[in-house]
Amino acid sequence: MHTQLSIIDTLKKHNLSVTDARKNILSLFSQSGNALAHADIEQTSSAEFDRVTIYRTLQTFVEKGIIHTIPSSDNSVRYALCKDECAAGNHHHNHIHFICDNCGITYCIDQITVPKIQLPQGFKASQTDLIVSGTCNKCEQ
Amino acid sequence: MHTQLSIIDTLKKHNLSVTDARKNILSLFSQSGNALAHADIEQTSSAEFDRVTIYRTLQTFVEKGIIHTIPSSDNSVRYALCKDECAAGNHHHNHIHFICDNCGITYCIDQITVPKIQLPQGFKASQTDLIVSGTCNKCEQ
DNA sequence: ACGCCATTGCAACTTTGTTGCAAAATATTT
DNA sequence: AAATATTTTGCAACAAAGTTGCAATGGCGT
Ligand SMILES: [Zn+2]
Ligand SMILES: [Zn+2]
Ligand SMILES: [Zn+2]
Ligand SMILES: [Zn+2]
Repeated sequence: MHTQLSIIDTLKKHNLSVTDARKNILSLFSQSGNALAHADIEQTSSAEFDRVTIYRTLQTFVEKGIIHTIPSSDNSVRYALCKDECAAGNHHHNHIHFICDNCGITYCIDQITVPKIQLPQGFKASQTDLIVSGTCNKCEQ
Repeated sequence: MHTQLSIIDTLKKHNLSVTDARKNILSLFSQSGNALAHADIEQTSSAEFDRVTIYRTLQTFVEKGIIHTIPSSDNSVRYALCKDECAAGNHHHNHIHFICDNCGITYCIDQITVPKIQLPQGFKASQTDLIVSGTCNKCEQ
């Protein structure tokens, strides 16, 4: 149990220089709480950065273990903050993800862990993603 | 236990007119055995169709329940033949998928089923995808 | 405050995906 | 088998998404 690191501390902890773009984009993730796609960030007026900067920032954050990717079937990869201690180039999450078909919100469901999969002979797992889609608790009526 | 439907029979069974593009692309899936991305089909010299035709054919096949999508984190959705009886607009698979980080081959692992997930209150699942990545049995040394 | 190095924005480009429409191919009817 | 109706295809034109090189800017250590 440790206190939430500030935006700036998080960047410094991962050996990144503190720039407007990084502070802004990282705080977007903090504030939103949910996963964001590139397009979400680009369309957020509060963060007006060049598209290229957003691409590079997201890539850097993934490499440094600040955010993780969430696979999708719609050619729109989403990103969410890593909550545990993910090292650079070495993510280890075991929570599942939920994508709402209705509102599009993508959730990290930390309470539910991905089960261990016994693969056929010769297959070695390095990462397992479990993505559930359906209707979220805000959209059910 | 029933015999494998021919390419043409499969198309007719799903109320699709039998065209060169559909026969060709469907047989690509049969022959390959594994999942294919749009780019794989476009680059296969045996199937020389307009990009637009490939997009539309894949979309039609998904809608008719002939192929299913496999989410990915690299903005490259893959498609694979449905083996069970998937109805139009109503896929029900429960096998997992494996994506090899080395050779890129994407496998449907039919022997392993996706576990039932107990979601938090208010969340309703319509589909669950489990994707394992790592090294496949052809790439291990 | 200075200088070095990393980061950003811009421009130009490639790749990927979409839409409308006429021509061609397929299916259906006679 | 031919004529007609319907569907599918390819093309063109476009929109959106992602990449690369480079000069200008801004952050960081001294
Ligand atoms: Zn929702
Ligand atoms: Zn997550
Ligand atoms: Zn492999
Ligand atoms: Zn599959």
